[in-house]
Amino acid sequence: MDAATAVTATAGAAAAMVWFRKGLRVHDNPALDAARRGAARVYPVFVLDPRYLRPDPAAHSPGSARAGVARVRFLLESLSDLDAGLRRLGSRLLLLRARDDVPDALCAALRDWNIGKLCFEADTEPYALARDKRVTDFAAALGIEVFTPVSHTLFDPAEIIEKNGGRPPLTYQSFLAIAGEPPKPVMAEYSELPLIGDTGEYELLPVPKLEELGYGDISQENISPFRGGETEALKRMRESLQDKEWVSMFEKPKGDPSAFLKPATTVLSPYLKFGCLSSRYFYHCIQEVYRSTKKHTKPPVSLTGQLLWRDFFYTVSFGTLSFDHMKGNKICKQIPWRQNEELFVAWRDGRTGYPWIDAIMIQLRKWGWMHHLARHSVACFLTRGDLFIHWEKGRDVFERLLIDSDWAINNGNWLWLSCSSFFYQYHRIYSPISFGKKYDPNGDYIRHFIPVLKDMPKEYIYEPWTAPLSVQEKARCIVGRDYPKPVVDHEAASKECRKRMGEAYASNRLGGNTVNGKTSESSRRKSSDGGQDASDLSKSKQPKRRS
DNA sequence: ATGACGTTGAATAC
DNA sequence: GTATTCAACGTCAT
Repeated sequence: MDAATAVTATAGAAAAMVWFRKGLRVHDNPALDAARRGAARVYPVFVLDPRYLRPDPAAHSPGSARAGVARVRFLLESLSDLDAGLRRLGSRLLLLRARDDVPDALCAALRDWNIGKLCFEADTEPYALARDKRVTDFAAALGIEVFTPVSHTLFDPAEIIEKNGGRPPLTYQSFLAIAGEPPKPVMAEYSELPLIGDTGEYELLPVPKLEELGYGDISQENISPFRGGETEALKRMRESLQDKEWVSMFEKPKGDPSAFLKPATTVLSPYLKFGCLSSRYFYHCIQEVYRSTKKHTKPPVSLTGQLLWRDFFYTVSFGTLSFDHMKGNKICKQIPWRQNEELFVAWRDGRTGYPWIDAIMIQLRKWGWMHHLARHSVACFLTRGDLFIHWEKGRDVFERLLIDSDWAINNGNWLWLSCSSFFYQYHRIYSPISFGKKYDPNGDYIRHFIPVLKDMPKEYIYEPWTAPLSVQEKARCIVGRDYPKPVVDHEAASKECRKRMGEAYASNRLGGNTVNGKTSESSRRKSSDGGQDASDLSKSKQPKRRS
């Protein structure tokens, strides 16, 4: 404490801190911009969270409890690049290591460095809201000025919800109708930042290398081809936007999920997730391309449409209690998912016996990224399509392994794909055989991610169990020995799933649990006039018809 | 009540 | 490549 007070004397009153969490960039960074204005000293801080970085030996793949190695690597690369960007402006990134709690570490620095103004980008995730409240409460008690601009998303989710009468819009179209045009990015040009202040006795850590974190032997794991950081983000964006024809004619559903050497999308999602790229700047740059071409596609399928989907899920997730759970979630269908650890593990580890499904899950584990439609295939397979396993189980696997894993978007898409919310046409099931085949009849994608199948003739590569034994022998891949037999029969399993979904939907209707929150109370009240609660009870007491 | 609509299904026919 | 059929969901405007 005494040392700390000594530090405050030299730091001066006009010290500001910019706290980085997401938003790992210099461009379009309102928090950084506000911190530098009128401050003699600026402390750019990132707090390393041991729960995010500490190796978890019990995890099903290398990494920590929260993140697979691919995303940890991406984060570290992003931090290195942020540090380099700040150094170009005469500053640097101050890395603090939390003992076990991020707010404690940050608050100690706020106090010890005598910070007068704290700036950080607003974050709407429940975890972040709880974390940030502890920091802002502490700052308020010390009389520290706090500035928390919205700059992660195009729009302010709270504002959209307010405009919609206090409830989040639950369809994309109604979201669009409210949203309008997003604010312009703040692209202030400046050549230097205020110097960092005295950091007293704080140990200033360099950005650790992935190898130093003790994840064991990760050399065997394929390395994700996507490098983190703002520099890489801007380079990747400019490369994508160079092909104006491609940008203006982009239609997401027409992309090829099996393309991996040159992905069918921009692969900017991980950079948006960490804020290495500003969504507003990206949006603005796409608009510029549109202005230079005769015509362009439109939301929901267009490139800007994808950014709007991101904001849609941020908004709904912000305005929905228990968005990341089935129970207690008003917009989520209540479905009696099956519990089957063996089938779940087969799915998670890419051992379902369906090469298309397994290749996608292996790409996920190794790269931390796969095409959107590939995600659809495996999510459908796990939940309503084949295995009838809870979407929360799949959500957890994606959340840990994806380099672009984003709380709002990941949960939103799992709700969507499992037909629990937003999308309800549960008869539309992705075939684990024919869906991939129509894009990649030769199975190059499968051969790349599942080397044991690389010599399987293309006639059998999507269904190796149908190959005659002589063919399997020639391909040096015996099904049941070198590659698993299918864990379920898709024809039978998907038929059963349809039936279960139909029953679950019927039961939800009778229970009055409609998605938009207005239960069938109103219609019931109208029809029963005298408030005959008994009929209501009897209705809800016999929801499960057995046929 | 009714009909149009919904980012991305599969199988089949032309 | 595009259209049709399959069987049929919830939401929203009328």
